[in-house]
Amino acid sequence: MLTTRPRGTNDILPGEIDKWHYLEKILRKVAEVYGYQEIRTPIFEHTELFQRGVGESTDIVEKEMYTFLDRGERSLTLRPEGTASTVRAFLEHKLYAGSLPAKFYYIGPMFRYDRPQAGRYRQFHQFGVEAFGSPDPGLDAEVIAMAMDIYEQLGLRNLNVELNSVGCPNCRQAYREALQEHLSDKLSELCPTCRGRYSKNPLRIFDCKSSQCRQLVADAPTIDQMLCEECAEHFSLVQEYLQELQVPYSLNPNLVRGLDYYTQTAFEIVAQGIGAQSSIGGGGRYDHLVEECGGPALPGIGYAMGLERILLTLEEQKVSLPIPTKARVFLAALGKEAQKTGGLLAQKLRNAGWVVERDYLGRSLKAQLKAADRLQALYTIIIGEEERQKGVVILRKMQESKQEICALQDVVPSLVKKFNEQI
RNA sequence: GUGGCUGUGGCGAAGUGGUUAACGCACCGGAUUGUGGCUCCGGCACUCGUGGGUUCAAGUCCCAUCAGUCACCCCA
Repeated sequence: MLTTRPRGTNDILPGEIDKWHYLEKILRKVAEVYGYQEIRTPIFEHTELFQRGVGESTDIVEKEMYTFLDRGERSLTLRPEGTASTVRAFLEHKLYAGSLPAKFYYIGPMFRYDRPQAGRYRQFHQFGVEAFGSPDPGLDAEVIAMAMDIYEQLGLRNLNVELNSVGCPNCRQAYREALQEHLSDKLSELCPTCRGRYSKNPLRIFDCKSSQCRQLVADAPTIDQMLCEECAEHFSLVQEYLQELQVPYSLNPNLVRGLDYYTQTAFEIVAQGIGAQSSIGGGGRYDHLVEECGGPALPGIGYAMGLERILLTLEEQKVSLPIPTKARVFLAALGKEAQKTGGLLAQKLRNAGWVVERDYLGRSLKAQLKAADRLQALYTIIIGEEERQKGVVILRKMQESKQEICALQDVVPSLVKKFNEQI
């Protein structure tokens, strides 16, 4: 073999594509009924969009981007997430001139240069939604409810919504300072990474796995105690609405989303049993991103879910997706002349909706029936030289191992009727 | 970027330095002269990831490298 697929990428083979189609169908359906419209943006963008949009100090920008120069020396980057591109398109086409809030959804591949592991790939797929133009906490709650609605419709259970508010720039700054003050005399006890985080982004210390660091922040003030009046009010309303919508959630004041643009509501949906990468979706509010990208001061909120992780969770929970088996007919013809007759029959049946397979290798009848069996054909039409001369075919019902002789002109109408009945 | 484990036919998997590298599944063919799913028989490997080394002798030992996998970091 010349080479293999690039590290961290996957081929989705015919055997699993039905699951993807089903998943995508549900996603689109739910998105539409919640009033979101699909948007398709390029797979790559100018690098600065992500640098500025996602944030210079994030892991994504610091070490995970697929960035390259094109032949015109432009720096381009394979999109690592969908929000920045959606905001860019929203502004570029001045869609804010239309009715607000403007609501979009997207499905497609994203790219991050990470070390692959269970549930994490360098090319992965996300479904996401973005709503621009409303600061209403009711929208926050609805967006979370919508995500849960999707998981529920897919048949997933035992998911946990983790909820937090990361505040606005004002209260976050106050919180940072409070946190730094809390840790100021224990700086030397922190692990080396957290010593770095202390000045750059002290909130990240909550994510540290070291028991030492955990202890040090255990009695630290949490963000929910430090929210400004406005943010606290917003956060409590979000929770009220969630309760109204009967969406269970748990507060996690340590939930710090890794993207810089989040404000106020941040949430993550976590599944168990799919490995260390257990977050199957997450999102939040980003009230300053649109403005920071050079647009009007419009608030925004959105989330993204990882399709590979959803599929993993479906597998883990042994959910069987309602994927209908295809109605197949196998056309077994023997000899050149019979093949011609069979070819015409096949076309007619296909036009009627049957999935028709036939033999292209000149195989024996036995081998053709074996093929029909393997394809799980409902019927096999057998045409040999004898049948052809008499103007008949053999119509064999595979599951029952029963067959009948059928006039050539009757076989299509008869199978069309059977096809319509089984649907 | 760091660490653990793994790398033998399409897939799974024996092989613990010494003649032609087990086996199972899958696949193809035959027993059945024109009829599938069961059974029986047969067929199916140029490099044992790659490159180097040790040895009379290496799939088996050593080194390197690549890949897979899981975990850290972070996230979907």
